[in-house]
Amino acid sequence: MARALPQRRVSPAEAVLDVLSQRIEDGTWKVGSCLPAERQMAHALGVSRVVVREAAKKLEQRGLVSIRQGIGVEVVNNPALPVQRVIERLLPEDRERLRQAAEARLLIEPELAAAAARRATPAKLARLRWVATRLATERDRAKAVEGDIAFHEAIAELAENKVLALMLRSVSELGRLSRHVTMERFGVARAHAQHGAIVEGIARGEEPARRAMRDHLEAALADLENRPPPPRG
Amino acid sequence: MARALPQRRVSPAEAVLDVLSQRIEDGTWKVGSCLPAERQMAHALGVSRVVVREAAKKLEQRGLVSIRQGIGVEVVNNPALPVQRVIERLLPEDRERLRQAAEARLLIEPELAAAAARRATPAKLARLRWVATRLATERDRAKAVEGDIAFHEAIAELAENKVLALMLRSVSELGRLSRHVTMERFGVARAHAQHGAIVEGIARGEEPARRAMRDHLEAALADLENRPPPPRG
DNA sequence: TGTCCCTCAATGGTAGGACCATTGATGGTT
DNA sequence: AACCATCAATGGTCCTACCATTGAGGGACA
Repeated sequence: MARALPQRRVSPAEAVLDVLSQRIEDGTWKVGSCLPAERQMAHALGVSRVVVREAAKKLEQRGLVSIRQGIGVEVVNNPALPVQRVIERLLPEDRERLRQAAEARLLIEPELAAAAARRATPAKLARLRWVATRLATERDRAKAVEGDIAFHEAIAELAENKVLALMLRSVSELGRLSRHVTMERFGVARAHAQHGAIVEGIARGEEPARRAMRDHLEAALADLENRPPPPRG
Repeated sequence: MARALPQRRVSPAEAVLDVLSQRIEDGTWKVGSCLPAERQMAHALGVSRVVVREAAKKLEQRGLVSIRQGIGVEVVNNPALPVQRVIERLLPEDRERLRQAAEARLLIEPELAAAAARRATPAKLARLRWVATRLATERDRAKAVEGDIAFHEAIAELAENKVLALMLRSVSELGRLSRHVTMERFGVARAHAQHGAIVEGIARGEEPARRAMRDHLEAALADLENRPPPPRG
C-alpha cells in the first residue's frame, strides 16, 4: 500500500481558511458584500463555528475582511492594513510615526519612479497619464485624495514591484490625513501640475523621474511643516 | 453623576490582548520562554478560554508569539513576520518574490545608509564598527548569516527610522536563504571587507555611504545570478 | 403625514465543559 | 546503552447555551 500524498493531514482550521480566502480572491464574495453568517458557513463546511471564527479572524488580520458584531463579515481586501498596524504598534506616537513614514516615502518613491522609467512603455505611460488627468476633474476633496493615492499606486504598478508597492501603500495610508490638509490648502490644481511633471519625468528617463518625484514630495512635506497639524488630533 | 470616561467598555478580548502584549513587552515573559497554559491564564484573568485563545492568535499574527500544539505559546517577538507573510501571499512564486525583494533592498538600503550618514556620531559609528568586526570572527555559517543581518539592522537603527528598518528586515528575512548561498561560496571574508567599506562610507558622508552599500548589494546579487538556486526549492 | 422610539430578529462575542491530537518527558525493556 | 511504550500536559475542536450589538420594521405620538 503506497500512501498517496504527504501524511500530514491539514487541520480543519487551515482547510477552512484556504476555502474562504480562495473564494474571496476568485470573487465569489465581492468587496463590500458580506460573507454568510458564521453558523451558516460552519454548517455548510461541516465544521464547528469555532474554526470558522478562527479563519475569519485570520482573514481580518490579513486585511481581507472586516468583522463587526451585529453586522457580519464584510470583504474589504486591503493588504497594506497589516503593515500599517505593525507600524502603528512600533511607533505609537503620532508625530514621530508621521515623520518616519514621510521620510520613508521620500526615500522609496523617487527610486520607484526611476524603476518605473526603466520599465515604461508608450502604452503604460498613456495609462499613467490618464490616471493623472482624472484627478484634475475631481471636485470632491475626499475623492481627490483617493485619486492622488491612485496615481502613486499606478507608478508602483508600472515599476512592476509589488513589494515596493505594498510598502508605499502602507506609509501612504498612514499619511492620508496629511493629504487632506495639503489638498485643502492648495487644491487639486498644484497636485495635478506636479503629477504631470512626474509623468513627463518618467517618460524622459530615470534621473528626471527621480527628480520630479522628489520635488513633488518635498513640496508636500514643506507645506505640512509650515502649518503642522493641530497638536491634538 | 458625571460619567468618568468613554462610555465604551472594552471587550474582554481587547482587555486580555492588552494585558498579554504589555506583559510581553515589559519582559514578564522573556523571548524564548513560554506563556502559562491557556486554561491557566483564562482562570487567572477571569475569562473563558476562548478569549485567551483569541488574544494568543492575534499575538501570533503580530509576530510576537508562536503557538504550537503540545508545546505552548512561546515568545518570539519578530515584528517583521507579518510583513513577510503579506509579501508571501502577494507573490506566491519563489523566484519572482526573491527578485522583487532583492530589487526593493537595492532601492531602500543605499538610501538608508545615506540617512545613517546624516545622523552618524562618533559613538554610533564605533558601535556599528564593532558589529561589523564581530562578524569577522564568526566560524559557524548560520551565525555568520545572523551577524550579517545584524549589521544591516544596525545601520537601519543608526538611520533612526523604524519604518524603513521594518521594511528592510522583512525583505531581508525573505532572502535569508540567499545569504547562506553567498556565505557558502565566498565565506565571511568578503562580506566583512565590504561591511568595513560601508562603515567608512557612512563615516565620510551620504554619497560615499550610498555607493558603498550599492556596491555591496550588487555584488551579492551578481553572485546569485551566476549560480541561481536549484529550480525546485 | 411625518417623526421618533420601541421591539425584535439576526449576527458576532463569550461561557463552560468535554473530548481529540500532538508533543516531550518518563521509565521500563531489550 | 539504546530503544520504545506510556503518560501527562498543552493546544485544537466540538457542542450548546447565552450575552451584546446592530439594523430594520412597526407602532405611538405630534
